[in-house]
Amino acid sequence: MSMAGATGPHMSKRDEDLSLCPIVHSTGLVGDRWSILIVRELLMGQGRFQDLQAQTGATSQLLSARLKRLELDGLVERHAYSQKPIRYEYQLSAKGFHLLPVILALRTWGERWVKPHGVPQAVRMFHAVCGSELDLDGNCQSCGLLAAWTEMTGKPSEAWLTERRALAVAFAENVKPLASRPKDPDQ
Amino acid sequence: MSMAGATGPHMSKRDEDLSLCPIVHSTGLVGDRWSILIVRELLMGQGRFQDLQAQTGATSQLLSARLKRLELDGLVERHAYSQKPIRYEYQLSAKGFHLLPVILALRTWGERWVKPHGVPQAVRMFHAVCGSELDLDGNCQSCGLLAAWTEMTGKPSEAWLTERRALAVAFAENVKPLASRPKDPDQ
DNA sequence: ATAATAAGTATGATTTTCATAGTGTCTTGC
DNA sequence: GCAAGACACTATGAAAATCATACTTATTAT
Repeated sequence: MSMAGATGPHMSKRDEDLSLCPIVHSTGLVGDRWSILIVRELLMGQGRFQDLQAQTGATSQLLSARLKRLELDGLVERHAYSQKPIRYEYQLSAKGFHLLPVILALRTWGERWVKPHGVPQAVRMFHAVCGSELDLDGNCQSCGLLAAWTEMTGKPSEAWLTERRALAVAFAENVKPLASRPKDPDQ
Repeated sequence: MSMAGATGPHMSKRDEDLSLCPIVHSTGLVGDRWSILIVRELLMGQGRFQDLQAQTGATSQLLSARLKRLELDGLVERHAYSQKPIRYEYQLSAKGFHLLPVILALRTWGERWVKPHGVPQAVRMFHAVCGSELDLDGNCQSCGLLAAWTEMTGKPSEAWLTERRALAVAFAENVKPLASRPKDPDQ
């Protein structure tokens, strides 16, 4: 009567710190969808709570919890942009900003292997030093070289900007108080 | 009496497919810790269920579920390596293999920004075309160029191999039937 | 005054993940 | 040939994370 299948004890936070594997460490901090989407959004320059909520689709407590954790882990910094009603804005620290290569790699893979054919690219990347466009792998057409992530600039496509605007609008609509929404007899 | 804070309806699987953002698509497939660790392990050449369990620390049903999903999503292929007791081995498809840049980016970030100082690197990377070692950013010392991921080879450090061997041993111990374990008076 | 904006918190239901245990099939040692 | 073990899972109930929905607090705009 064997009992195979017993799982080894799961890796605790302490064990994780001792691991030599950098992937274990990385995914310990950004090993979930929401953190990655938040980082993407912060890289896009959107730092307000509402913008993050609208563009990532996270619920408010999830976003709140993730931002707290990201701040604790040193990926994100919070600073007040208004005093009177105290309002905070989030931005990436150097540590957080250095996740850009991860985001770029996910972008390349997503564009090439996941997105349905015919869906236009969300952003076009350019070689900062020469201005010409980079292919999905980061190769510069004119330089003939692989560009480093530090030498890239991205330009969101019109299509993506439109989608993002639509998300912002949809979010604002849903947040509107009931009183000001058009009456729906079915509800 | 405002009701601000209502969350927009969450993005459904169908909405996700329509998104223009490649990060949304990527993280839809590999937006969790376990999938990433499994991909790392498959890239290391470990394709057996037990090895994956030992090296990732996932429980058996979690691993089973993830492998099913990864196979469904086309990242992983399963093939029998034994017929008599039918036993399967998992390996990356081209789609899955192309996640290597993501793993490499997570490695670089983890080594640089997350792992405590003094912990040795898990793998050293070399430029396949010239043989010299690459720095964490992928720059080749002798070529003076940024290496493409297709031109890299990795060599696990002795320290990491030791850690991995220890994980395999620890897993095997735990899986042993109770009867054959040395008796522990405390249990 | 009333309503709206911004950034959250509170709560109960649902879903996921976990720990632990158990299966089915074949091989190996005695 | 028969018990014990290896391997790749499946089953189940408990614990944790996430969800939808509602509410709060503080300030400004009308």
